[in-house]
Amino acid sequence: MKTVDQHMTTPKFAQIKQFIVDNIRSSAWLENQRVPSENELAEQFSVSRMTARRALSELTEAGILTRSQGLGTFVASFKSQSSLLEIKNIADEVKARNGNYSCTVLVLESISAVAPIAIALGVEVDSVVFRSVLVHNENEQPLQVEERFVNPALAQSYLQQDFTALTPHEYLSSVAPLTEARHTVEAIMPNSEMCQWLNLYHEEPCLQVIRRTWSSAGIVSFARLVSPGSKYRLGGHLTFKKQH
Amino acid sequence: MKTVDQHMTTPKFAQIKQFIVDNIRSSAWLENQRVPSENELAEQFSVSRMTARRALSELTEAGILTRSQGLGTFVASFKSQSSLLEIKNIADEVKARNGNYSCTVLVLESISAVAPIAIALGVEVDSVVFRSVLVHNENEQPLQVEERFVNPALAQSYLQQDFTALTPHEYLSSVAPLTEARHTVEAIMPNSEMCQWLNLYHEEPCLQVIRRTWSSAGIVSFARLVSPGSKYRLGGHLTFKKQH
DNA sequence: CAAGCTATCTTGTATATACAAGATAAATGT
DNA sequence: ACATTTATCTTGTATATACAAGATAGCTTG
Repeated sequence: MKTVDQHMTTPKFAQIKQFIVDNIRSSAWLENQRVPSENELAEQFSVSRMTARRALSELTEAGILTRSQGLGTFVASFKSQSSLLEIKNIADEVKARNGNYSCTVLVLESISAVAPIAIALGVEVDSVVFRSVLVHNENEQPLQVEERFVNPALAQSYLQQDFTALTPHEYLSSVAPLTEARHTVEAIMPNSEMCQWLNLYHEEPCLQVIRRTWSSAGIVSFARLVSPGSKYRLGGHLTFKKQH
Repeated sequence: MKTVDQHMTTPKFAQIKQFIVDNIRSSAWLENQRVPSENELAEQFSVSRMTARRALSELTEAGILTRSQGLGTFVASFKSQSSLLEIKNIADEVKARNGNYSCTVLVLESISAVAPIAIALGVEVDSVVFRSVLVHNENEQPLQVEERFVNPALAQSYLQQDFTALTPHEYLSSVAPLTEARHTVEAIMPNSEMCQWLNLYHEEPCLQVIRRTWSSAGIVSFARLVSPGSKYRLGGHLTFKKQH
């Protein structure tokens, strides 16, 4: 027979969090409904107000409750829960499913920036910028093309790197710590060059992620990640997770 | 002349958070580097350990620091910072850019579930499920088609709703509080029916978001959101935001 | 020399206390 | 009857204190 050793109890604040989450999950407490105050919880659970407060604060931080001074604490409306998608590192993603990851460097050059690229990088038109085109492969099949334009002022030795060993993102993170990133996701039709790179025989729609990254010194780089719609998707997962 | 009333000072814990974030942003403290301990911060800022602790704890929760008992607190590695995309409510999104939002109900019926739909909803094959097809319009132009399959056990009166007033997502949230949601994003080529719905004259790639939502009682619904690649994109924004 | 112990640092949990500040309802005064 | 004040409840900030528990360096002992 297995008995739980109650020496290692779950912390009190975690028990209170669990109690609250259970009540919300079971619909005993509905959206926008008021939950017990700090003092009420403290009395119910025989803990100090600060401990009850911790449970409420952490659930508020997690977006499950909302609080307002003088009024009380309420079950957050689901609408306010934003649905998030994660953009993972593609090398890690391939390795996570036991695929064989490899990377081919197609282009590594310095070019003269035409207007849209210069604007996206925040440099002057016709100034020199670095450009790389890599193909990320899973089991020797192209999975994603990464075309990247880099601000040379912030990564002088970009062209000397071996990107089969260290991804551009990892290299850039090390030389110019990132402070901000913006993404947009679109569905596009690849042009013929992209079809070649992705080894596509017939045209098919592709997912395109545009990623711009900032460091404290300015815009570092501007990447275009293109994957065939039949091979790649972005996944997201949102859950009222069990409070540990 | 306008003078800042220093009666309303920013809280001490927020100042400490700002101090830490500034050091990370300016690269004074690098990835995985150790940051001052609770006691050191408490002394530097002349606050109690609990106040310093609050700053460290909240930054840890935000993913900017990592802590381990007995060792110390460290600057989180950027790699662990996941890049997130937000899937917003399309009605809100249209209204946010001052567009005229409207919704057309194309289909509202009960059907017999074929295998893939039955599996996705967790019901038996050939059992009755509800299906709705709506078009979300911006300025009278189709922006997104929402095809949704609903588990009738968890939303009996789904077919009686007026979805031009309340979106299916809002209705379902109210009758079966959601506990979990999963999304995948793909690039697809629309079939002819979808082209009609989206009023597309020539074929173009589309973004397709598949969303499955759970409540505590089981899978509630299964939605397919399709938008033309030329009109719709998902946006994401990740930042080491200024600590309030 | 090596194993084990100890001192000391770290974070983690928990309490009691104090005062500030927002919100609301009841009591009060005109 | 209406406006103002007051009391009371709420959350927010901050401190001082206590002990638990993980990690590590250095000391002690066999």
